[in-house]
Amino acid sequence: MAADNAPDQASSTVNRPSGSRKESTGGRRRKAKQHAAGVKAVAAAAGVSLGTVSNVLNRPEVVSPVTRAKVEAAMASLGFVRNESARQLRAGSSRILAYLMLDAGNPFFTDVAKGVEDAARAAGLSVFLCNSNEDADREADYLDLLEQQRVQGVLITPIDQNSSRLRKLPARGTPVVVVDRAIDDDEHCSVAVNDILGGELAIAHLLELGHDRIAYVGGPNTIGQVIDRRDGARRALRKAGKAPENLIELTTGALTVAEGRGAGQRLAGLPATRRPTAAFCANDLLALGLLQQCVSLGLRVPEDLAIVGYDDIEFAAAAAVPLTSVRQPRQLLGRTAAELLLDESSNPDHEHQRVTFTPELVVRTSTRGTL
Amino acid sequence: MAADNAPDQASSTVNRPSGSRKESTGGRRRKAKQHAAGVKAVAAAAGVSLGTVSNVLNRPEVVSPVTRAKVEAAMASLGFVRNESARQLRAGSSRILAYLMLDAGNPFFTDVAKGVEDAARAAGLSVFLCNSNEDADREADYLDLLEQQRVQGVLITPIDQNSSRLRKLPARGTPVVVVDRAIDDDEHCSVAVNDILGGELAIAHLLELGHDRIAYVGGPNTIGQVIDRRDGARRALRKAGKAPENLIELTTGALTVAEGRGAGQRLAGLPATRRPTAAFCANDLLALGLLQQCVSLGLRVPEDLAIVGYDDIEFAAAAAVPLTSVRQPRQLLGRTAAELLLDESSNPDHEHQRVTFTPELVVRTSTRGTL
DNA sequence: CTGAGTTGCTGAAAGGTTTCAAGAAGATTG
DNA sequence: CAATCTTCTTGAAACCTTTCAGCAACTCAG
Repeated sequence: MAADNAPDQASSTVNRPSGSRKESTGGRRRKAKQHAAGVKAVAAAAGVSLGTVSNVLNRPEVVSPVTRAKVEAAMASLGFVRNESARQLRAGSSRILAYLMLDAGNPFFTDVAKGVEDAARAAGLSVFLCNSNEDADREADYLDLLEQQRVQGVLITPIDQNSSRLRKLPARGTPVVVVDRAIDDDEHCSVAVNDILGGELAIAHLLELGHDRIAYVGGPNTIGQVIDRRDGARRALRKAGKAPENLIELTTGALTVAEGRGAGQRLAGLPATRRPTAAFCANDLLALGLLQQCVSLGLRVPEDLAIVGYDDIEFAAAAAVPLTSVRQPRQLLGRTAAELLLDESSNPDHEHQRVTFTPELVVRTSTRGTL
Repeated sequence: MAADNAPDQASSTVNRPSGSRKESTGGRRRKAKQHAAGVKAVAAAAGVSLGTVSNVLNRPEVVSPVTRAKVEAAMASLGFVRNESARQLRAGSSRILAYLMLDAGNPFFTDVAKGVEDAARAAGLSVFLCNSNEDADREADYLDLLEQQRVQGVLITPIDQNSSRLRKLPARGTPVVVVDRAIDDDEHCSVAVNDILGGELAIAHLLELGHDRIAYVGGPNTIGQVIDRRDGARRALRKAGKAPENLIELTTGALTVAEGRGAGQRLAGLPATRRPTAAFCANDLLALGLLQQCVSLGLRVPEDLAIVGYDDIEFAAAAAVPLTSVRQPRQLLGRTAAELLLDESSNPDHEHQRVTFTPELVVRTSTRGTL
C-alpha cells in the first residue's frame, strides 16, 4: 500500500569484518552462552546474601555504604544485568508503556509519540512504539502481545475503535487510553481533537473563497478520523444552505502520499467542467500526494484546484505550494494522553475522562487568492 | 531541539464519558484487580493438569482434540492471557526484536523500520520501536532497558558508534546489528550505504554544473553519517583538483527541518559575493528546512542556490522545489539488517558481515538548469 | 495372550528476581 | 549494666510458566 516511490533495488557488497583474525573467527563460531551472572552470583562474589543484592538494586538507602560498594563492585566485574522478566514476574509491575500508532510513517503520529515520551520519561517510564500501519490484523497482534507483556498501559490510535480486543484490555487490568479519537465508553480515557469542527473549518474556508464543487479525499471509511472530518465537511455545507451530497467523495485505500497521488490522477482526469475546484483531504499526506500529482499533470494550485490538508505536519509548510491545513496540537495530544494513563495506573480514584482539543485552520498559499 | 513550528497551545474540554451512570462510576472507582486467571486456574476449570494446558499453548498437536477443546473453552471463559514474563523467564527466549532509531520523526528511519517489521513478521517475531531522538542519554537508557528485557536482538542506528554500551551487548548474549552505519568490529553485523560515495556523487554533480562555492550543511559531528558524507564531499573536491578546504561547513545541532531553517537563515544572511551558490545537506530534513527558509527570504532555488539533499525521502519529491537527493534503499536496509539478526540468533555458524549498498543520485529541479 | 510401540497426560522441578518476617550487631538511654 | 531502639542483613517463600521423565492406557503384531 504505502511503498517507496521506487522499488528497493540496489547493488550490495558483503564483507567480513576486516579485523577478524583466524583465532577470533574461530572463537566466536558458537556464542559462548556464558551463563549470564545473576543476582546469586553477585551475592556470592560480594560475600553477602541474595536479599542484600536485591536491596542494593531496589532500596539502596537501606544498605550500608560499605556493603553497597562491595556489591556494586561485584556487579560491575561480573557484568551483571538485571533480568527484567524475573523482576516483573515477581514484582508484578512493568516500567513500560506502549504507543500503538496508526502509521509510524506519518509525522503527525511521531510528533504525538514525542509528547508521549516526554511525559513518560518525566515519570521514569520508557516507551515502546508499535506500528499497526493501518492494518487491523497487526493492530490485533500487537494488542495481544502488549497484554501478554503486562505493560503498564497502552496508548493507541486505533484503526477500529470498536474492536472487541480493545474493549477487553482494561477489564483485564491493562489501562488503555485512546489517542486522537473521542470514545464514548466507560472503559478508557481518550484524548482527541474535534474532527467534526476541523472538517467544518476547512469547508467553511473554501466556501468563503467562493468554491462550489468541492471534493473530499479520504479513506478507508473504517477510520474514525476520516468519517468525522467528512461529516464536518457535510455539516459546513448544510450550514451554508447546500446539500451535503454536493461533496464529491474520492475514497482512498489509506492515508498516504501514494494514495494521494492516485486520487490526484483520478481527479485530474475529469473534464474541467466537472472537475472540483477545491479538495479537502483527510490528512496532509494525502494532500501532499494530491498536490504533487496534480501539479505534475499541469493543474495550477490554487488557481485550478485549491487544496486543504489536515494535521499541519511540518512538511505542509514546505510543500511545492505551501499547504493550507487544519492544525492539531500534536505533542500536547501525546503528553496529555500519557498523563491520563499514568493517573489511571497510579491513582486509585481515577475517573475516566474525554479530553477534546480544538483545531485551528492555518491558511497558506494552496488556497489563497483563489478565484 | 526539534519542535513544532508553533508552540503547542490549544483550548481543551474535559468530559466524563456521557454514558457513565452513577452505579458504573462507583463500581469502577477501584480497579477490581481480579487476580488474572493463570494456567493453573485454566487447568482446574478444564479438569486437566498444568502440563496439559501448557501443551495446548505450545505444542497443540500433542494433545487430543477433545482435551484441547476443553482447555480452549476454559481459557476463553476465564479470559486467560499468557504471562509473557513467566514464559520468557522459564523458556529463556524472547519473541521480540527492537529497533532503536536515531530519529523517529525522520521518514527515512520509519521506512527502514518498515523493512525491519516485514522481515521480523515473516519470521514470527514482533518489533518494538524505540526513539533515541539523537540524544545519547536516551540511547544509553534504551540499550540498558532492552538488555534487561532480554530481547532477541537489537537493531540500532547509533548516535555514537563507539559507545561502550553498544560493544558490551553482544558479549553478554544480545545480538546487535548496526543499521545505516558500517562498523569495523568483531562484535556485530552491520548494514550500511556507502556514505562517502554518496557525498562524492552529490558534490561531483554540483561541480559538473559549474558550482564553485559549495556549502556542506550538517551536524553534529559525532554522527557517523554526517562525517562520512562530508568526507565524500571533500574527496570529490580533491578529485576535481580543488582544495577540500573550499567546502564551506555549516554545522547544525541536529538533522532536523528546524535546524535546516536555521542554516538557511545564516546562509541567506551572507553577502551575495561570498554566499555559496550550492549547498549539500547531510539529509533531506535539513535540505527541506534550508530550502523553505531560503525561498521565504527571497533566494531563488536553484538559480541563487542549488540544493542537494540526502536519503530521498518521499517528501523530497513533493517539496516547494523538488529536491535533488542521494537515494538509499530504505526498506531493503531494514529488511537486510533484520535478516542478519535472525541469522545470528538462530544459526550457530553465523559469521558477522558488513553489507554495503550503493547510493544513487536522483536529480530534480533543485539543482537542474543552474548557472 | 504377551511384549513392544504409541499416544496422551501428569506432577514436580526450575528459571531469577523481590518481598518480608525475623535475627544479629551496634548504639542509646535510664 | 540491662533494656530498648536502630540499623543491616538474612533466608525462604512466592511469582507463573515451561520442561521432561515417567506413567497409564490403548493398539498391534506375532
